Amino acid sequence: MTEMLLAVQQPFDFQECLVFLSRSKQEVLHVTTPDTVRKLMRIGERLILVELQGEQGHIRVVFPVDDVSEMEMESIERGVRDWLDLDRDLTPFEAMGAEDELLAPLIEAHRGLRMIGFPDLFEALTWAIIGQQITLSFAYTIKRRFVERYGEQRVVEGRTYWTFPRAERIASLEPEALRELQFSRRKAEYIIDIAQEITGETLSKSALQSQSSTDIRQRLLAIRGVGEWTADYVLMKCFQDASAFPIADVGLHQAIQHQLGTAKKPTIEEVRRYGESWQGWEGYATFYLWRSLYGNV
DNA sequence: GGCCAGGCTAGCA
DNA sequence: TGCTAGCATGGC
Repeated sequence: MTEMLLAVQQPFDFQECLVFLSRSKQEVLHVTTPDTVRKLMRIGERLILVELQGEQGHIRVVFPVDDVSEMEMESIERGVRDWLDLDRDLTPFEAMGAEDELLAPLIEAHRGLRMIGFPDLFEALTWAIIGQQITLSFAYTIKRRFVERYGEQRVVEGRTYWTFPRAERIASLEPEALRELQFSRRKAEYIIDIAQEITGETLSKSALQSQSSTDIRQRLLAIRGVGEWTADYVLMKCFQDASAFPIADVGLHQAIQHQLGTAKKPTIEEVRRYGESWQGWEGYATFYLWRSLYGNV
């Protein structure tokens, strides 16, 4: 069995990342145990099962059932590093947050947690749009139906692992096909449009990655179905922009209310004021505040 | 059973 | 530029 060891700069805590990855029992795109996570990754045309284990400042990557070439391992390492934001130095974030009334207790409690995302642009946009204006729980239900109908699967040791549907597969659908899965008519249209743009390469992560956050944001906002919240969410979760700030997010508002123990949720203006002291780390602050909503899992 | 969900668009002033 | 109805249905 081939494997590799990825070094990660401190502070880093694999267990904290695992807790986040375990937050929904309905998740279909990875499978966690108390000390591992498994994910089916598309590398070229292959579907490779990848398992991650924590190991003192490292992540051990093992391949339970596959032989993996050097080139494939490089892609997998890139994918894992992007997924778990491993190339980030969190020291400045911790220094910034040490005196912050909202962040200090969260940084203390979850030291080493990384901003876990979705390296695939189609997945990030689709998940964000599914999640608009519905409960997370319902969003997971819809995502599961979508993945189980249009994704690809491999069964290993009696367990089914799934990949997110490819844009190519979705581009040719009619909205009615997604309506069956309880997407709203509008969301069905948005997602099919996005699939067509990605397939036609008028929208591509690699092309956008070289641009500034401002330009990426503008490009995302030009997509039907993508407003400010979605653009900032995708900047955070797909483009690893630690300063992206989905300021109107209800989960963020709930978390702030909860941390402060106030009777009401903060206004947008109040959230904006908190954000002013997080300069450059608004995305991480938001992510840690989201984390506070999941209890100790 | 009513209100709220990890919002956005189109239409209007 | 700013405001609002409508979307669409589950969860609590």
